[in-house]
Amino acid sequence: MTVQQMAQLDATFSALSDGTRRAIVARLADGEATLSDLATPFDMSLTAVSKHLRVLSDAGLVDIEKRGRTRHCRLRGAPIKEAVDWLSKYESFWIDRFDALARHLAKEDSE
Amino acid sequence: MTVQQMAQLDATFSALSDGTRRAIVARLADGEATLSDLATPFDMSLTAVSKHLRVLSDAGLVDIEKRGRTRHCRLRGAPIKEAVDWLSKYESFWIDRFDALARHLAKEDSE
DNA sequence: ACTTTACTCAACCAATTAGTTGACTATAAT
DNA sequence: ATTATAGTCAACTAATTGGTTGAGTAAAGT
Repeated sequence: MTVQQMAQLDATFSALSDGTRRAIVARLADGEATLSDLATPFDMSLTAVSKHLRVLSDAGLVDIEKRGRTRHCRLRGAPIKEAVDWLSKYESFWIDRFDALARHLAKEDSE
Repeated sequence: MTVQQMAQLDATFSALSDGTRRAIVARLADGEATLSDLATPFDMSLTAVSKHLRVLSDAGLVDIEKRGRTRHCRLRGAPIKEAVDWLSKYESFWIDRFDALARHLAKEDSE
């Protein structure tokens, strides 16, 4: 694993360690959105959301395109894939718990 | 998604955002190890490694058992699975086209 | 009994993070 | 031409992070 790959994983996991940013990722999975669109649901300043978006952009998770006075954001999958690939190496530690957890989550969902 | 599940994801991704901690996870995937074992490869104090281990332990990724004067550490899979589950929701963004098509066809076949 | 080993704990430091506000720029609408 | 919208930028704050050192404790080896 190269230094750059390490730095990419650092950035990806770090970007995803914040709930606001994960919510932004979830929102962008439904399609492109502007910064203002993304900021609306959050009880924080536009500047704060802009900073979160910058973290996601720096980590390569989000692509920001300037279009007139709006910034249009798209989700980029490559870094997520790298994170999943890393986690998959330790699959044997969690795969056998699949059924138990699935039942647990299904139960919580129904509550 | 509950507040606790959010906090767990925060903790898991945050714990994994540091290369030293990922290396510890990788080492523990090969089997149980003591704190001193884990600290050996790193160019930092035992205290520093102890702190990293505490972060992993707080996030539930590692189980620490006191045995005499040594601490024995084991990898726990559940939080990793939760992280993978979260990331999997955005699978369509990172899976390569070939795999995505294969999956799509497999799904159609089974229907 | 003494020493070494395997740690923990507290205090400190520098850098980073997540948020704020106020001032600014650029674009679009009226 | 004026005004409203979308966003940036700089400065500030409080909390957290990743590291250090030095002192202390508890268990094991000699």
